[in-house]
Amino acid sequence: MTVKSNRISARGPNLAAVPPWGPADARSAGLFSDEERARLAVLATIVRLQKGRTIYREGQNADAVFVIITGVVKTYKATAAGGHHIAAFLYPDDVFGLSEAGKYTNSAQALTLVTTYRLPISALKPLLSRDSDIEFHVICKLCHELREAQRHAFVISRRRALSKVAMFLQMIERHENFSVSGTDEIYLPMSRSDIGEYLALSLEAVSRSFSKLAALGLIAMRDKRHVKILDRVQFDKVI
Amino acid sequence: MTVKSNRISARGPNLAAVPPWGPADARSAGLFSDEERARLAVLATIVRLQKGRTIYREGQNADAVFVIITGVVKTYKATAAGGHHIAAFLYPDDVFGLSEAGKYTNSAQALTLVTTYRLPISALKPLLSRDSDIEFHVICKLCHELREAQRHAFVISRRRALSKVAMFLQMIERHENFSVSGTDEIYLPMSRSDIGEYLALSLEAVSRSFSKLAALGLIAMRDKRHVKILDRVQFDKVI
DNA sequence: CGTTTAATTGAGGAAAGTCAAGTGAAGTGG
DNA sequence: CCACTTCACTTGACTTTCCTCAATTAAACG
Repeated sequence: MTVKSNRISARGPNLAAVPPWGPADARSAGLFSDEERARLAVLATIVRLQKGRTIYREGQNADAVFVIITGVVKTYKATAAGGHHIAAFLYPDDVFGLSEAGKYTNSAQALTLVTTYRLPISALKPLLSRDSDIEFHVICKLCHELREAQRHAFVISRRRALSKVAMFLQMIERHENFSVSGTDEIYLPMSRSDIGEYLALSLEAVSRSFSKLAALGLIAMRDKRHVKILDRVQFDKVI
Repeated sequence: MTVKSNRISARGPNLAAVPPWGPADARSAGLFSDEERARLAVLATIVRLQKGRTIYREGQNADAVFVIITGVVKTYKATAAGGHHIAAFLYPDDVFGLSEAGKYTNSAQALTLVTTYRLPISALKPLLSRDSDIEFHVICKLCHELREAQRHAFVISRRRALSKVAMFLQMIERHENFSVSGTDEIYLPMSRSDIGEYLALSLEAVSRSFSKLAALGLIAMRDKRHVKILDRVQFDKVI
């Protein structure tokens, strides 16, 4: 499997984020201490999910949040026209299971084989109200996800499909560089259709954009799911 | 002034949000108790900002967060092409001043005359690490803003301009119903151009959409900034 | 190895963007 | 108080871009 974490995952849930007020090194880091992870681990059960498996559906009672250990998850909403809009792709050390008034606001599905910690809300709430340090780190993570959601909206708002796809590759690259190391190749665990639903483009437009980026010599595609940015300078100009 | 809050604002900062795990009444509520507001008030200074005033710029050192007492604020990012993308419109009891690695991620500007609490990060961090209740409510607010940002992306992803504008009116209406009461008229404190930059539409497309909604008899425009939804059933079908 | 699903590529049409002209309201100064 | 300026908005004509539909190719799976 291409997406993996090199951590020892038995220690307990962790959250990766660029701290909002932290040092200016702008690098994503694990927020929780070993001690904090251990306290969270007591509440958590480890859940393994097959690729393609739906984890929960929009509107369902939200009784737990999830923290990814390995794999990639997408969260999405159904549209009135029968389509889908993908809200986010979640990677190891990301949290998902956002709710409003006790109901999940999105549906969630595993894009790869996924391992997660499952944290019941009923157990999490009392822990949070006792443990100020954990709470603070949750705040940092939420700030991170908020920025990420704003970035998503920013990317969608671009007019040209080529810009959207290029910015998308940058986002994924940044996300993967924090967890996977060693290679400059970007792995795409999602389909062209998923990318389209994330970027508000038809899957054909996504495909054409990849082809065009390749034709321009800006990227190389080993296969449909492995992309490498060849000319960083020119690539950044597309955006 | 059309946008105002009926609260006594001397009590201290407050945050409005639909609680993620709260009761299923799905109504926005003030999160802080009077006691909590008082504790925050000690750190805060009240700042008054003229309409059009830039509060901070993207990339500037983030030394404070702001909580709105009265008025409306927009946060935005400059685009490579020299335009702007508006990330959010913020109303009373909303927080803004989101940062990454110590730098503001957006610029912020007052759309009306604005009164805010200014909370220095340096004072806020120690308070948060001591006060678990306030911290929990901050988490609730961040969840709320995260959902709002995801909703924004969802709206932008619509293909037809008419849908985008209709959904935008719904969002503003929901936001205003929580603070202003009594009237079913929607007040728009932002320009057509602002709406365009929020929805990823040209201002002409926004204008045309308003005209079309009016021509279809779905809305009535007392003037450019006061809209009323006439036929709710048909209006919802546009979306 | 054949079947099914995902991805690419092409042609035509719909939608919004851009450019440009015109309208209207608000504020300014004589 | 009224002409004048200015800015925001509207409306129209034309262009660009992407969506839709369709055919083809490539890859994954049993």
